[in-house]
Amino acid sequence: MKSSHKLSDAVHILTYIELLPNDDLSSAAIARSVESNPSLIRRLMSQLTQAGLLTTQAGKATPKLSRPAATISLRDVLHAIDPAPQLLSIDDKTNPQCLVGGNIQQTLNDVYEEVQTAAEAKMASISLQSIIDELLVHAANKPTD
Amino acid sequence: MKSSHKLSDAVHILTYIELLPNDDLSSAAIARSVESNPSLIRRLMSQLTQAGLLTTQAGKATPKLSRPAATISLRDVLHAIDPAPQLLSIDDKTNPQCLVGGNIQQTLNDVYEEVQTAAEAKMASISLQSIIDELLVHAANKPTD
DNA sequence: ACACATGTTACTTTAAAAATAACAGGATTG
DNA sequence: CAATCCTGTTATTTTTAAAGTAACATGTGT
Repeated sequence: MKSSHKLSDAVHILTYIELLPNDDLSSAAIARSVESNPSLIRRLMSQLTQAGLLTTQAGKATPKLSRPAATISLRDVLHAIDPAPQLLSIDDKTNPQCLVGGNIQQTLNDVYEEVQTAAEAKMASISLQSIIDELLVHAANKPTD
Repeated sequence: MKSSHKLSDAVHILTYIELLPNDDLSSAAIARSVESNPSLIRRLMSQLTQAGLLTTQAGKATPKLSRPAATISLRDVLHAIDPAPQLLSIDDKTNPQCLVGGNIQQTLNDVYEEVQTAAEAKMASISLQSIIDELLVHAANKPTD
């Protein structure tokens, strides 16, 4: 499969809006930064808006974070773009007649849930603000700016 | 993308070999349990063998775990089939001219590594034996067996 | 009215995984 | 030693979910 980077793009969008509030915040401008297309950006922004992370206005390029960046976690962003994220995926086509094939799915489901919970706990501890702070450190440390 | 379930299949294979040692352990038989094809099974088994988790013999259908199932972790299996697993994926095509686009990749790389480490720590704590034990509980609790 | 924006739906392209095929060799049996 | 079944590996085709693109109804401000 082609691995999804929707989460990365969503974080990118939120960071852009928070860090460059005086720039052009149209979907076209953000798309130029993401090197993607405006339609994709609008779809992601729509999901972020529906999740209550972003405030937008139809017709006006004036998106704003709905809450302080310090109170938005990476997990919040993930759940905004995917209500039931699965980092690990189960093979749902196994032989039900077999002891292993017939029980491995439920078993792995339990196991993967543990891993998912651990990963999401870490994600819940990482705020958009900390990501922005780190990005600025990276930018400051660049040789040629 | 199509999300990979190689990890699930690899666990399935190891579980099958450990739990049904007196059954036919040919790639064709295992493929019937996974509902996949023998070639795929052989490729996965080859990776597991190279990682030192499985002992196989060309020409003979007699695979065996190289170590006790209690000493094989889910993380070991993951690394056997993918030396550099990435649960979250970065968008590697962003505008380098932009403050955000030019620094988001390194930033997310750091952030995702934290999440990856948390997930892998949990995976390291889950043994193949515990997965097998849980599978047997599931099998025992099935209404119609 | 016009220019430009969002929000949403539908369609096309793409790339990674899975499926399949093929075959060189090892093992076992009669 | 021929026949048969197996493994291990490579190459090719098919599938499918994400990304890319297009289109358009509708909101906004001059």
